[in-house]
Order: sequence, then structure tokens, then C-alpha cells
Amino acid sequence: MSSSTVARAMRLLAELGEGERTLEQLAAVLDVHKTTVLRLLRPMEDERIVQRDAAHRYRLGPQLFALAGLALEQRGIRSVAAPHLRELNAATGQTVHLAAYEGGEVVYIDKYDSRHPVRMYSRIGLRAGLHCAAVSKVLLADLPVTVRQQLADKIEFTPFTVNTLTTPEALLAELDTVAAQGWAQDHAEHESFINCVAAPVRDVTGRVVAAVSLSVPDILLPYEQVLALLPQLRATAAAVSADCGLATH
Amino acid sequence: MSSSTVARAMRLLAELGEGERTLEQLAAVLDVHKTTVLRLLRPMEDERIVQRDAAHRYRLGPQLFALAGLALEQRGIRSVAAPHLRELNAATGQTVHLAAYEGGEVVYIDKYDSRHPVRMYSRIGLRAGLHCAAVSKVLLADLPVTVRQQLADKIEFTPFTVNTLTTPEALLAELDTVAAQGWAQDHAEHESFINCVAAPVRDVTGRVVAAVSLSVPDILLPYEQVLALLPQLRATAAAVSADCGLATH
DNA sequence: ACGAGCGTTGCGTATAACGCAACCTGAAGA
DNA sequence: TCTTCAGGTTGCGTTATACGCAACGCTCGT
Repeated sequence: MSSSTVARAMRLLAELGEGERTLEQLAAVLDVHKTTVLRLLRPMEDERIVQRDAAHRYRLGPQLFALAGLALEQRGIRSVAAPHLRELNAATGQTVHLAAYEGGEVVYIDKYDSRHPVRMYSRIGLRAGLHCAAVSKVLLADLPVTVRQQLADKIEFTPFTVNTLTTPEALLAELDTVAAQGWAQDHAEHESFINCVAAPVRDVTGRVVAAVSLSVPDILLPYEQVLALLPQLRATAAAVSADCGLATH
Repeated sequence: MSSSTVARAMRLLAELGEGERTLEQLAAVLDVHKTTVLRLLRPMEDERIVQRDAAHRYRLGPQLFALAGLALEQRGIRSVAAPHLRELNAATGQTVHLAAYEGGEVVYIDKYDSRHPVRMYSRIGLRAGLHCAAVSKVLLADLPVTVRQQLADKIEFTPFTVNTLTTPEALLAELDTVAAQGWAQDHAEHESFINCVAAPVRDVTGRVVAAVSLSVPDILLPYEQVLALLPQLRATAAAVSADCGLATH
């Protein structure tokens, strides 16, 4: 048993998500009398969940923004992403990272370990190398160009491997590529035997709020096959973005 | 007459906005039987407006983010203004707000945080104080005089600081000034340590459809230097207005 | 000024939301 | 392992209340 009245109210919200509607349009969608719709809408209007303009057309209201903001604060990107990361981890069997840019650094927020017994020393809360980690490239690529340049000048370009980018120019060029293609790689730039790919998570405003990555030792999969995981990775990142409120249609 | 069932459902959403709740907690808040709460929540859970974890604790769900995102998209001014607001935020480093007048209230539609680590508690979807916020003054100043007067009588003139306007007469006089000069200020009228300036965004018909504001803690910039940001602010508002004219025709 | 279209209100009826109490489930303790 | 207890879940009778209908009102457009 569940409340059909509330179910109708939810259907109204979904319908209003498509665009502004008049009372009678909504009544037609629910296949009920317009009186009914009016009385369903009234409490929602009181709470500013829906609004009506001068022409009595209904639309979604500002209280929805407020609620969504509260919900995100409560849960954080981490818990929103968690089920999707778990799924990606299960599907690929590889190490999955979630990272965010916070005050000049890139921090790992969450991690799901590979099923294979290959140790990785990353840990939640640790900082990722700004010039080598795939997640860093994704996150930096969304920053304004001026900020990128300032950051690039401050970075210490520790040459972890022969592939590590060692100059601000090389990094900035790479970031342009990443911004254009919508994903990033780390081709043995931090560890000579590990390749990574990363994709951005965006919120409603379109801003990149986090990055998801797959890290794979080349004894498990050669570089080319890591790139073959890109579709799955990007699908995961898109799913997390969707749960953050990014419209998918 | 309106549906008390839906009203209860809305109260549930508001309560869940405060944090995770158990079934019985919610029942206590609504002062109804827990069975009732269960049946109210079920349709919302079906639509993923609320979610429950393994321990049967309810929280706001991802569909809420999706709806909020759709609602923001429906507000066309937001996406038109976004690039300009981002630019103003980057150029000044200060907190930028976009607000609109909707049905008797002023609502924040968008926000770009200051780079400086000074917390502001405003949030997208919240209402701005009609008698103190700079954006409110800009938006109210464009209303017909009769509407202004009706509104001024309804406002509760909460005296947030010593500078807060406390009478309808003072507000109406201020609105005349704002209408004449084309911008508004909030000189520590809401928070004793924050000054704001706001400028109007107009559509082709010349009507004010939104307001852009800068909010600056006086530890960062004293009042006089906030006023010095006015040209940049007005340029941004003018650019958004121009895009509104192009976009709508 | 008039009519059409849409939103709003009052009211009677039938639905379905409500509270109650019994039942289930899962966790903690002895 | 069995017991207990604290939640959540289900079935059912009652009555509140959500619903549809029809009449009314408001605002445009002609």
C-alpha cells in the first residue's frame, strides 16, 4: 500500500521538469480533473517547490534548488558517486579513484581497490601529483586559463618516470588537449608500470566537481587495453554527473 | 481546500533537508502514525526523490538534483548570464550573485563563490531580504510604484544591523534613488561586515529581469573600494542585458 | 461590450488515507 | 543457539478527505 495522492504529486514534478505547464495540461497528463491538480499543487506552491507566474502557468520552484543544495552538502560527492564507483570497480576489476580539486591541490576522496593483488600506495585523503595524475589533469583542465598558468608555475615537476611532464608548457598543452577531448590519461607518468585514465564529473552548473579514474598495472593490461576501458569509465562519470543533477536530455 | 496529504509529503522533504531521518523520527515530526509516513515516502522513493540506506534511514534522493537542474535550466537568464558572471568572479575574486524577482520574493538563481576563504551562507534557491539585499533593491526599484508600496507594507523590517532600513518610507525613498542611479548598495545592512553592490539586467523591453551583485567582506575591501568595483559590475550587467536582447530575438 | 477560455469554489459521494494492532526481521546479549 | 527488543511492515475497519461535477469568476481578445 502506498499513497496514490503523493504518487500523483511526484508525477506532477516530473512533468514540470519538462517545462512550464498549465493546470489543464497537467490534468490531462494525470488523467484527472483539473480541480484535483489544483489541490495537489497548492501545498507544493506553499513550500515553493513549484511556482506559478502571472499567467497561472506552473513551473518548478526555487525550494528545489535549496533542497538539492542541502542534499549535496549532506552526502558529498563521495556518497553520490559511491554506488557507481563500486559498479565500475566490479565490472573492470581495476582500481577506481575519486578525486576533487580543493584549494590548489587534488585530493583523493574515495578509492576502490583492484581485485588483483597489486599494491598501490594511493590512499584517501592523499594528494595527487598535479603534473602527472590523470585525475589532476581532468580537474585542472576545467580551471580558468589564468589560474592554470599560475598553478603551473608553482608546481614542482618531479620527474617520476621518463614519461613525466617536466615543464609548465608541456602541462598546459596537455590540459588543453584534456579539456578538448573530455578525458585524461597518465601513460606511466607517475609509476613506470601503471597507466591511468580519468573522466570528469560535472554538477548542475557544468563545473567539474570531481574526477573518476581507473589505474591499471601494465602486467594486467597493456596501455592500449586500458584505453579500451574509456567507454565504461566515461559512462560511470556521466552517471555520477547525472546524480549530481546534470540534465541528461 | 488543498491536499493535506501532499502538504505532509512536502513537510517530509523539508525535514529530510535537515539531515537523515528514521521513519519514527519523521512520524514524530509530523505527529502522525509511522505507517502513514511509510506510505507517504513510498511513492517518493519510487521516483528517487528520497532514498533509504541499508539501515532504513531516509534521505533526499538524486532525482531531486535532477529536478533542480531542470528548474535552473528553465530559468533562461541563468545560462545567458553564466559566462559573464564567471568572468566577473574571476576578475574581482569576489562572490557574485544572480537574483530574480519571482512572485513577491527575490530568489538567488546563481552564485559564484569568492576565492577567499570567507564563508557566505547564501545559497541558490534561498530568498534575499527584500529590505536589505542590494539585489532586492535593484529588482524592486523596477516595479510599478503601486506594487512597491503594497510590497513595502507587507515586508517585515527585521533590523539585522544598525544600518538596516526599518520603515517602508525609508525603503521606498531608497528605491527611488536606486531607480534613478541604476544601481544599488547594501552598506552592511544585512551583515555588519559585508558590503554589496548590485546592478540590473534588462531585457529588450527594458524591464529588469534579474540583478547581479558583488558581496565583499570589509576585511578584504573597505566600503569605498567596493564602490570602485561598480564599473566592472555594471559592465557585466550590461553584457548580460545585451545577450538577453540577442537571445530573445 | 461580449464571449470564450481558464482558473476557482462549494458540495456530495466514494475512495483511499489513516491509526491500530499484530506480524516480521535483523541485531545485540546471555 | 536461543531470547529479547527495537525498528519496520502488513491487514483491516473507520472515517476523514481527495475526488469529480457543476456553477461561478476572472481576464483576455475581438
